Amino acid sequence: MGISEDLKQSTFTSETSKSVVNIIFTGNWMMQQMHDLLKPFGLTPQQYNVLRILRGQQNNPMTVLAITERMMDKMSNASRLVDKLLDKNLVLRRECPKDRRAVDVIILPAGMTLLAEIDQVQKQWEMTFGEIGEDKMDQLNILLDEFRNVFSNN
Amino acid sequence: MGISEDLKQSTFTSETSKSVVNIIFTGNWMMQQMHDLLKPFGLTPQQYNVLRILRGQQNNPMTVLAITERMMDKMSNASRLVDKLLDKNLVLRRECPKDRRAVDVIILPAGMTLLAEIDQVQKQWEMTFGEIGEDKMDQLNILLDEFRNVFSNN
DNA sequence: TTGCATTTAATGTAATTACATTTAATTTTA
DNA sequence: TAAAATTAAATGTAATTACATTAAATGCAA
Repeated sequence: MGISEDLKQSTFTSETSKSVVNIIFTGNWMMQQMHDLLKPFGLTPQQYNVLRILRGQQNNPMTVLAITERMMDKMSNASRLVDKLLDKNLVLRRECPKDRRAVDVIILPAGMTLLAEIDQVQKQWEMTFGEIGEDKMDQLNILLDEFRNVFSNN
Repeated sequence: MGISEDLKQSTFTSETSKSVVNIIFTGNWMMQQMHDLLKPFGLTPQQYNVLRILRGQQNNPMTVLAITERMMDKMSNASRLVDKLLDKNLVLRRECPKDRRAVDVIILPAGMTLLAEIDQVQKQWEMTFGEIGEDKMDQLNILLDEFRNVFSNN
């Protein structure tokens, strides 16, 4: 099963257009997988992404802007995502002492615990891709980077 | 510039997780490119996708279900996307004579004309990726298909 | 220092998506 | 055939996203 079968489209106007469609389709497919995986934990993929970013900072506070820079989906409003995480008592938000315009966000122990739970399932899920092998992962990463760079390199 | 720089993330827990993030991020990036490209024409990427699917059927009517099967993003409600296209007078909708539960949708000449206009810009945009070369496009398509198939082949 | 431009987040709102439910038509089964 | 199950699409609604605007703080220039 390749992209042609998945979208019941026998031909594409070009190999490029097939790749463009494949990238978007596979991105959505991946997002849907994450969505299903996270559903039992009550987090959306975007909320999860923010929590993981915060964990990655080793308990150092991060401003909303710094979070946005690291988000996979820059469009989802980080400010409102943090609101949701606050509602769930997974993070803390406070005025940044160095710059009172900014807001520091820190992951709480409850957030760390939830992530640790999710890690188990997430790891299992990721392992399924393991059979593809690191070489191909590398190749794929290089190719995807190349696609994005077509627009930044000239 | 690779995914590490784009997301300011120096290390990933595994090559797999880097690929997963890269696929999602590049899919979103691609979607954003489409979004920007289509904006002057007043179409969302999802609406555009539906219009192109209808054009691909050579003026044969398609049911909403058949459209959904071919959409890159299965989640956006095809029924409501068709509503939007109707509002813009780009498509026609009528009861399917063979099955009165179903609804036939057909692209109108105005829809074809709009697509023809967009084709020009879209082609230009796609050509930018041309420098990557067909071999790499093929490789990428194979790799992306392999990722999705990990879950369907066993 | 004052005034103006910029930066950081938050917010208002319209549009879209997610999810469940409804309606109507068709197919299956008893 | 009648009732039940299934299928196709539409719709109600809550949540989320897109887009523009606002509010507050900071930086900079006169």
